[in-house]
Amino acid sequence: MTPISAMSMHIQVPIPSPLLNLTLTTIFVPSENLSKRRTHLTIFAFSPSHSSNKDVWRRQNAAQSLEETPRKFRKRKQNASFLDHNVDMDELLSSIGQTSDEHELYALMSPYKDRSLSIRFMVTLLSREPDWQRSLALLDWINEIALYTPSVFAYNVVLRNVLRAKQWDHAYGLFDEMRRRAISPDKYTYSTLITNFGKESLFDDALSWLQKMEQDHVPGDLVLYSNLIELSRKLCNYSKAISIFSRLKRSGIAPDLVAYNSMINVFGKAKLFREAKLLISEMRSVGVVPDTISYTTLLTMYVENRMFLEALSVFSEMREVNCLLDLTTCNIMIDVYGQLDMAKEADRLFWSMRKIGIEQNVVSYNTLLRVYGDAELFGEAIHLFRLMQRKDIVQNVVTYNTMIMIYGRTLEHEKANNLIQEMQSRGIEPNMITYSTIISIWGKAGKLDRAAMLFQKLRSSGIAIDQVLYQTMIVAYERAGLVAHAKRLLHELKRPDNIPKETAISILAGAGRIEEATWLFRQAVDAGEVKDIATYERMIDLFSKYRKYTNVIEVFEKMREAGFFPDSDVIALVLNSYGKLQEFDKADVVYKELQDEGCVFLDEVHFQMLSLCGARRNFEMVETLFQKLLEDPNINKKELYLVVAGIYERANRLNDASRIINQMNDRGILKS
DNA sequence: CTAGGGTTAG
Repeated sequence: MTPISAMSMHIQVPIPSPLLNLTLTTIFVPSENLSKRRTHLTIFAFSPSHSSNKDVWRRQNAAQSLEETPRKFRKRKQNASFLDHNVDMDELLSSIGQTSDEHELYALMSPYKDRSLSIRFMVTLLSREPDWQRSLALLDWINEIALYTPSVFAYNVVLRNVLRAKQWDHAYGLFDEMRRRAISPDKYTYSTLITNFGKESLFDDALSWLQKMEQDHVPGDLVLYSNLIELSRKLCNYSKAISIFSRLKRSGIAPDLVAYNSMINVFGKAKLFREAKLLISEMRSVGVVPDTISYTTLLTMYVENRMFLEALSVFSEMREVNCLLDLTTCNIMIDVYGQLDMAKEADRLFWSMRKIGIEQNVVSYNTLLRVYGDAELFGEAIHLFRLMQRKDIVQNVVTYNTMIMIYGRTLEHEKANNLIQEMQSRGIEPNMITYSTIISIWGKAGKLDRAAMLFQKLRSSGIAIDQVLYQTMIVAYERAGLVAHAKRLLHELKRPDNIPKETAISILAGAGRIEEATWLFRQAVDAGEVKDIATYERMIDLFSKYRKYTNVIEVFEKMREAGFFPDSDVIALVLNSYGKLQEFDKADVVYKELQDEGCVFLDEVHFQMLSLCGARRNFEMVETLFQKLLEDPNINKKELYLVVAGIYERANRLNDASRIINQMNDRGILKS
């Protein structure tokens, strides 16, 4: 099969020059996006609801900010479809917007009971109600008085509201109700369910909805596939996401902008940087114009992997192609400049945002705070922190954690403590990151008793302790020379209380406690408690490090049984293990099988497979694979030649080795 | 008319 990115091989990737000298007048590119957005806006402003979500406010704010709104508003109001038996929907909506409970709503609606409102009116009314409780009440009301059953659409809208409000039980209830009333859930229903549960990391629920969808024979379309890709992405199963994307393309579905953007993210997370970048070219070649999100996703990929110069290149490419630079782009770039020790540039970008019409948000402030901290501009950081409070910028737990960290660096642990008090008094709850930061600070300040006390308090409080926090405490003990305490903590992981088993496995594996980790891992697998692909990856890593190749394969098989796809690192270790166990055929099967499923791997995986063929002296296979890889535009050709030459050299077939090298030279590979 | 994508802290 052809790797995805192979399809765009004929496209020249522009090589942007690093952009180091940036002035803000050049950043702003007037965009068409703004006018494009206007057409998508709902023109009616909702009255604020008590469970107002993002969309409601966005719509409301947008409606207020548009000059043409009043005209359109009037125009729509005159539209007959919004009037039904002399009932003015806007009036009705605004009056039910004031209601605070179900009874009030019913009372308000009762005069309409005899007007036999049309299904269209009801559904429109429902679709414009963003509050989950009111939309549920409206649905009940329709059920009660209407002569017809509410449509799937009506249910979908209510379901969406209920899910946005994280009312999972109500969601299940609505679904059952649909079944009882013989309303078939459609692709919107399932998409809504799958993504909303997936968003909250309720993967078991999300997957069970997927199963139900399949049982219902709801055919998959682009959005559904995108949802599955997103689900795999959230489960950190990037290989699987890539495999779904390949399947999607092979089945003739053309990915759209959103699907491509998802995949740029996936390739980035799988560290397939070349493939991610190539998607941008591929998009252009199929007429899907990459947007701000495409580019910021790419930016994020480079930032996450500390490839800051590449990020700068992407930023400069964005400007070359007149891509809109928005709030998120600026926030990412403030971070990039900071990471490149260009605090001055970060500062300049931050303070010029308003001039180009972008209002800084809490993320902008938090990022600049960290940049100041990294640059040891502590005075500036404190000043900015207080400025946020004066300017009424909402501060969040990240703001406080960043400041606490800064006080940690200036060794002012009392001030750090005060900040924890301050945040709690302002209703911002400390989280795992706050605790591990302060434990680490106390550890360094020699206040180990205090750190241990907090840790103990957290453990007995019943909150699930995460891996970093646990490790922070272990490190704090070790730093203080209290090795016995550190060991005791590790030992206690064998019987985790408030620590999830997977966290415990991960810590034990990281500490090289192979027996304990193995024991706990087997227990967790048998109990069906291993949900995280990282746990499998951790164990494979551990076993590989200790040359326990049979165990590597054992974990790999369990991982496959559980439906996980291995990433490049795992597959390389697995191929290596098969090689050590002289199970070459099995290696070959796994390698081929995964590629047939559409997985894309790093070059190293292919090179490893070549080496395996060489190790068993199957030179025919070496040549076949070599030729196949030569045709793959994604493989680094120079490295490929060198790897193959090396294989022949090690096998003492010097003629072949020099044949390969000559071929490489003849084709001018070295020069490039 | 209802479903999918990007940014901050240990």
